[in-house]
Amino acid sequence: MAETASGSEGLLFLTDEQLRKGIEAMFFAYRGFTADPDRILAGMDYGRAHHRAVHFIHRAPGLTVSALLSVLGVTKQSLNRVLRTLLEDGLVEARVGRKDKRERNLFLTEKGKALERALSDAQRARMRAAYRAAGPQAVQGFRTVLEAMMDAEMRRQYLGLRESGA
Amino acid sequence: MAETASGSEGLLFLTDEQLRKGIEAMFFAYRGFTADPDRILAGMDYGRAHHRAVHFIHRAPGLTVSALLSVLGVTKQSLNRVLRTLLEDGLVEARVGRKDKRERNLFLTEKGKALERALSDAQRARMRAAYRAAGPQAVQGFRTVLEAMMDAEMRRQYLGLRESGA
DNA sequence: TTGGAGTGTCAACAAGGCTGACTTAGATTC
DNA sequence: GAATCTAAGTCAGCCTTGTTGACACTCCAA
Repeated sequence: MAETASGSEGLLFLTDEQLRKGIEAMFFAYRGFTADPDRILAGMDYGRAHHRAVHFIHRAPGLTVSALLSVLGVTKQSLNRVLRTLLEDGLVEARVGRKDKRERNLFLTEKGKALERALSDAQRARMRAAYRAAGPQAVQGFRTVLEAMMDAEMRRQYLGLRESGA
Repeated sequence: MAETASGSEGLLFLTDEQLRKGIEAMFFAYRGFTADPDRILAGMDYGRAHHRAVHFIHRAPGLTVSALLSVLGVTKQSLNRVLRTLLEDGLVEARVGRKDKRERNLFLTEKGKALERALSDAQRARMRAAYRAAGPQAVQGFRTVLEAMMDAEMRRQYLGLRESGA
C-alpha cells in the first residue's frame, strides 16, 4: 500500500509503511542492544538498572545522586535500592561533597570499573560491528535521527554533562 | 584518548568516545520513542506490554499465539496475562484456527484498532518529525545501523512475517 | 534560628518479566 | 484405536524495577 510517490524528496519516504518499519527497527534493535549486558548481568545479582547507574557514574565521575537521578529519569527510592547494593558490594564509592556536605559524589571503585568495562566492552563490540557493517555515512545518519527522536531535555543531558564536581 | 586517525575511512570514526555516544544515543532516544505511547497507556489499565501485543496483532492479523510469543520474545504465561485482559476488554478477538483447531488466530476488534491507531499515531508523529529533521540520507543510515544491530533471529522476524494464516 | 534542599530510608504496591506444574483439546503416529 | 505430541490456557510463586507517601537527618543560606 501507499506507493504514491509524492514527487519531491523529503516527503517521498514518509509513508506509514516506512514509519512502521522504523518503529519496529527500534524495537528489535533495542533488544539486541541490551541483550549482551543482560546476559552478563543475569546470574550476578544485578540487572539493567545497575548497568545504567554504573555507566553514568563511569561517564561522569563525581556526579551527585540527584544529578544521576535526573539523567536516569527514575525516582530517588528506585535508584537508592540499586545504589545501595552497588555500595555494599564495593563497586561504587560515595564521597561526601567538599563544598556541600549534604551531597554525595559518586565514583566507581576498581571493582566497579571492571564491571563497567565488561559491560561496555560487550555493548561496544556490538555497536562497532553494526557501525562497520553499515559504514561511516550510515553512522552519521543513525546519530542524527536518534538525536532528533529525543525529548529536548534528554538531548541536553546527552550533549552536556561533562565534568560535575569531584 | 584514541585521537589516532587510522588513515582510511571505515576505522577512523570508531573511537571509544564515538561508540559511547552511540550507546547513549540509543538509551535516550528509546526513552523518547516510548514516551508518547506510555503517556497514553498510563491511566488506562494497560502498559507497554499491551502496546506491543496490539502492535503486532495489527501488523499481522490472524497470527497465532505461539507466533506472537516468538516475535515478542516472552513466555506464554507472561503474554497470557496481557492477552487475557485484551480479550476481556474486547480489544482482541481469538478465532479458532481453521486448519488446526488447537490454534487461535488473533485479530483486533474495532475497539482494538482504535487503540492501535491512537498509539501508533503518537509514535509515528515522533518518528516522522525525527525523519523530517534528519533528512532522507540520515533515515537510510538510521535503518541500516539498526538492522545491523539486531540479532540474526530478530532480523528474520523484522523482515519476514507478512501474512500468517487467518 | 528557621526554612528549604539534598539525601536516605521504611512501607506498600503494580507491572511485567520468569519458572514449574498441570489441564484440555485436537493432531499425529504407530 | 491408543498412545503420544502439540497449542493453548491456567495456577502459584518469585524477581526486578518502577511507583507513592511519609518521615528523619544534615547542612546551607537567608
